[in-house]
Amino acid sequence: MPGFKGQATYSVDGKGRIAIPSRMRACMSPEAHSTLVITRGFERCIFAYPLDEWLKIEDQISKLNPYSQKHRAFIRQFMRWAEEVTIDAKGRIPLQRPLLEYAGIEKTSLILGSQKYLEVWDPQRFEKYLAAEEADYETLAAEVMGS
Amino acid sequence: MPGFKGQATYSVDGKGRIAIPSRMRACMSPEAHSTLVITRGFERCIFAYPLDEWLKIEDQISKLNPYSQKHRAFIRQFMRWAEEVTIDAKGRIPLQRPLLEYAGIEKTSLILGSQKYLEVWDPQRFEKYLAAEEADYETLAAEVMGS
DNA sequence: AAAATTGTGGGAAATTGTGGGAAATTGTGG
DNA sequence: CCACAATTTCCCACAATTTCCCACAATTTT
Repeated sequence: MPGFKGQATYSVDGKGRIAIPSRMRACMSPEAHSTLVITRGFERCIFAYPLDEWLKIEDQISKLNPYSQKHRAFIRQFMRWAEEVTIDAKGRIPLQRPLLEYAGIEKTSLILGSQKYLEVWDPQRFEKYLAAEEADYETLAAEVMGS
Repeated sequence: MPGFKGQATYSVDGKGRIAIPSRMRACMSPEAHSTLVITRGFERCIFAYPLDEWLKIEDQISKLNPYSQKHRAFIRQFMRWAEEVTIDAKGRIPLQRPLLEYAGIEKTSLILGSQKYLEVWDPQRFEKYLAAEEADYETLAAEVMGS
């Protein structure tokens, strides 16, 4: 089954809601129960996992050792930003203020499909991220997938 | 089963649709469900994979480690341009504006069969690409295939 | 030469994204 | 324990886009 793909620039309304592109919604398995788990992502964007995918990750987390200081710190950071949200009848989800602030999102959001999860970016911040990436796409592809 | 071959110059209509030559459509296996995944290709053209071929690639992608910064960057770049499209009753697919812009395609497109996938080029850009290739066809053949 | 297929264009219908109002829920202070 | 304010949830309406469908012309096939 195919993962999330594609990109879209959507508005964030006054209530902090963003629409999930219908193509991406269509990729979600019924086991996700129209539920996404949103959390702080890497590179200062928001990650959104379908519930079933999230559960797999939590499963891994549950195997970490809470008596290790490092593991404990990771579990804490990982879980405290996570929030379960359901997709409403019009295909939207609400985003909490702290997450929007973390990602620097105000009126507009850039939604990226990234295989197992979605990413929500501030469009300008994403531009900066791309500019800062030293390797171009083709070099990166060759490095990661190469030979 | 044989791969995609041949080439054709077709128009892009007002809605951004292009026709897929029927002899290339005929090469698609039933498992592709008349679905192509179009994405940013290399050398600034558009790639179009039949769904079944695409799934093989996604399978490789899904084995990458999303906690590695480099892998994550690649997954992000690779997936965000990809889009699943179904071939309509008249053998056409819609191409998203961002992809058309990336490939510099306006009114006319050059479609190339390239074994596992199709390529869609702006005709002029393809001409320039050919001119810029330093190695000629025969040298290239010897290098790549030669023992 | 007729019939079937293929590529091109455009109109109509359905879907999708956006905004906002009303009802329900939650938390706070008396 | 109740009232009030603030937030969240649910619902409806509108506009824009996308999808579906039909018509026509050009090409290929029989």
